[in-house]
Amino acid sequence: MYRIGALAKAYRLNPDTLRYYEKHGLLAPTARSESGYRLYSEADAQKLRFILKAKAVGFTLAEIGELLTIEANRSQWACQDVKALVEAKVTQIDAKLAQLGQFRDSLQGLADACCGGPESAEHCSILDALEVQ
Amino acid sequence: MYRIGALAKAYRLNPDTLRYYEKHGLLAPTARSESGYRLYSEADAQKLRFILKAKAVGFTLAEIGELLTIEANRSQWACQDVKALVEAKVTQIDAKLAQLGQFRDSLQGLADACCGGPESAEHCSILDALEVQ
DNA sequence: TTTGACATTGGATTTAACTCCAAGCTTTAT
DNA sequence: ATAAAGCTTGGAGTTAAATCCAATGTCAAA
Repeated sequence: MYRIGALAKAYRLNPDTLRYYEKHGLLAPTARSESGYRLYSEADAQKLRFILKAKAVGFTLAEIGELLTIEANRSQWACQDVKALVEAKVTQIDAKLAQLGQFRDSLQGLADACCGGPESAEHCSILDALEVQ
Repeated sequence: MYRIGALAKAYRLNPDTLRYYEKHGLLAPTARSESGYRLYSEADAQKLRFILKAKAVGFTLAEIGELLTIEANRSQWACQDVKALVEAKVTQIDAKLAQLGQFRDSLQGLADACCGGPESAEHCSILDALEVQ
């Protein structure tokens, strides 16, 4: 079991962030010590890794909480409900991937077209590059 | 030329959002009417489209402002500087694409493995799905 | 010509996601 | 055994990105 400081340090977080996640129903420690210290298990750490990955990918804490609710009482849900919700998220991510990929390609196109030399960037319009799609 | 309300409506924004962007150096209207009304040109609209696309893709307004600064005085920059900055952004986006793709595949893997039937979702662990990579 | 929609400004409020602080326990290291 | 480091709670403060409000000005239409 990790105390709050150890878990926070392991994932480069402020201990207050973990307390914040607890307060908002995302991650409660498995146990408390005699004296009231929060004690996090390996499963809690796994949950935290999930939260951090989802956050890195652009989900809000509210959305992450929704996914975690399913996780929390898996046995209460029917398989079809979980499947539907997860597939909806996948669709959401696909849309985001498409947008991001397009943005990437446009910028790459600009970089490719750009001579890269010491002369003025007169013709390197980021705006135009992104309008072309 | 569009007045603030028209431009806002066209892109489903609150007029205050456009004023906010102006205040923060992202998008100033090309002109003002006699009476002081903001007047936006087609070029301003293009710039706005850029801002919205970049935002949708996860850039902060500060980052977008950085890219727009280049745009604003292209002729002051050397082509190599623009190219370097744009390529750095592309690298950033590539990292994000990789993360997002991984997250997507994990969730998809879970959905695929899930029977999708009316029985309990006991074995459909989102956490486990994401740990596998 | 006056009503209603739209605009201006400055400043206050909101929301998400932290981050900090104070006062007071607990644990660890010297 | 005592000081330093770490923990507790409740509550305040911060930052980004809006959004709202009030008082006032403009303008097209009935």
